Order: sequence, then structure tokens, then C-alpha cells
Amino acid sequence: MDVSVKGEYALRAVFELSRHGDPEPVKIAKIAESQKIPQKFLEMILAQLRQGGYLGSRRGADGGYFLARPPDQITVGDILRQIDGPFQPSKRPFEDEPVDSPFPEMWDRVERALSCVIDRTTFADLVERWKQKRAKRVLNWQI
Amino acid sequence: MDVSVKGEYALRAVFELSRHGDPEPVKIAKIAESQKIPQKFLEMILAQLRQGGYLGSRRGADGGYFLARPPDQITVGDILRQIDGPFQPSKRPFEDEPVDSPFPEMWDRVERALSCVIDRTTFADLVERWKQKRAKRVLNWQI
DNA sequence: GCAATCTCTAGTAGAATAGTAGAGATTGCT
DNA sequence: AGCAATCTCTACTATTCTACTAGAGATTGC
Repeated sequence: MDVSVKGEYALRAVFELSRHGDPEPVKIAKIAESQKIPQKFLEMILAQLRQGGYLGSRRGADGGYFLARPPDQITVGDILRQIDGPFQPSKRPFEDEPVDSPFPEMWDRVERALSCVIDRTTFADLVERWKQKRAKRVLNWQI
Repeated sequence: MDVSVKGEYALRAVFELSRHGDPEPVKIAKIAESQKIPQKFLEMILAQLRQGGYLGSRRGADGGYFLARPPDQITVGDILRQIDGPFQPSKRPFEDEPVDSPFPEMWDRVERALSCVIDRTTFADLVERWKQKRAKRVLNWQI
């Protein structure tokens, strides 16, 4: 019941691009450095996100990656599903499970509860919260 | 983001014991058969649940496993945590994560959403729903 | 005593995770 | 055109995890 490191890296990479804001491509090396992600591993992850249509890229000097859609139209759930696959908490129905089993219904409720968070949290939300947190910290620091 | 087969087996085993109801111990072999779980694997699982204080056991002829508490005092979350370990969706905070990161807060929301389902669903609830489902099916069948 | 059960330790094949390595394809610049 | 900087693609790998299996030992009921 936990997210893979790869999934977490993917979220942080997309967050980095969302935070960056403008449409200029950001280099893999820069994302890797500022988010502390092994570069070669990150290359695979970004390629996968591009396959999913969430990112675009440009090669060559001045190349890099950028968001393929505005950050308020990419959710945490989008990215996690693209990287870690669909997460049904349980294969549903379990092989040989009797028709009366109360579990499939429960797993549905689990999935809906999860979806309420991850499919409603966009990267625009995350950036906003990040900005608020930072503003608050600076304020405290000035006092 | 999925439950292990082991966790699922554990849930089904505890459900079987809850459904059984009376305090007579049930044999591993019987649980294994009625829930289609490999017996030797189930032995490990039941031993683990006993360690956690959820089950009791008796050896020898007429031995078996039984619930150590009433089914309305065992939740799905109890069992899953005992078998698969605590599930923070992400190690929290991620190593080297900046203090401003918006992710820990999101993971908290995920965990609370999950908890709302699995820590509030008891095995008494599951048995009740199972009985209702069965009653409904029999009713349809009779008509 | 002995058969039926749970208990405990150990091992194991296969898959998944978290990477690494290196050659190839594009692009921008001069 | 040539070159350097970048993304792209395929392949490989060490370690860990998963889902088991094997077998001897400890208890209990009769």
C-alpha cells in the first residue's frame, strides 16, 4: 500500500516543471539536480510521462522537457497511474471468490476514497500550496 | 498501491473465522479449503495474526484457530497493517525533501482518506453485509 | 502410545524495484 | 559542414520482495 520511489520521483519532476511555469523547456540534468533524482533513472521516467501525453520535449542544445498541458489539468492520480499502473487495491474479483464476498464492495470504497484525494489534486494546487508555505516561512523569518 | 496476496488471504481467513461465529477453534485445513488458500502459506499468516493478538489457537486433535476478540473489535486496517506493515503511501518526509514541499501534506490526506474506510470497517460489518447479500440472492432465487 | 493438529526454521523460484551503461538521433550555433 | 549539448532507446544488473514449499518439532485428546 505504498507508492514506488519511481512514482514519487515522477511527481516531483512534474511539480518542478509546474513550478517553473513558463513554456521554456527544462533540462533533465537540472530537474535531476534540483529534485535529487538519479539522472539516468529520471530520463526513463520523463520518457514514460511523455508517452502518456503529460510532457513534451525538445532535443539538442537548449532542449529539455515541459508540460504538455497546463498544471491545473494534470492530477497526481494521472501521474501515479502512468508510472505505477492502475492501482486497484485488490485484483477484483479475486480468483475463485464466491459471489457473496463482501470484499469487492469494500475495495470499491477504498478506491473511491483514494480517488477523492489523488484525482482532485492538480499540480496547480500543489504549486499554490507550496507558494503559500514559502510565503508564510519568509514572513516568520522577517519577524 | 495495492494489497499483497498475503494481506488478502489474511482478510479472508479472519472473515472466515468471524463468519463462523462460535468460539470453537477452526482448523487451518478447513480455512485453507473454504477460502482457497495454500495451507502452508496460511499457517504463516495465521501465526502472524496470533502474534498481533488478533487470533488465538489450540494445538492437538480438535485444535485450530479462533478470534481473540469479538469481530466488531477487529478492523480491516488492523489485519492489513499486521500483515503488510504500516502503509504510509510515501516515506515521510522523503530524504532531502525541502521543507516547503507540498507532498507530505498530500500524503497525509491520502492516509486519512484510506483510514476512513479500512479503520472503520470491522469484520462484524463484513459479516453483516455478507449475510444481507446472501439473503437477497436467496430471495431472488425463490421468485 | 499415537494420531491429529499447530509451530518453527529454513529454503527458493520468479518477479519487481531501482537503478546503470552506452550508443544513437536531433538541434542550435558557428 | 562540424561540433557540442541534449534527448532517446535498448539492454543489462544487483538487490529485494513475493508467494510459496519442506520438514522436523511441540501439544493435545483419546
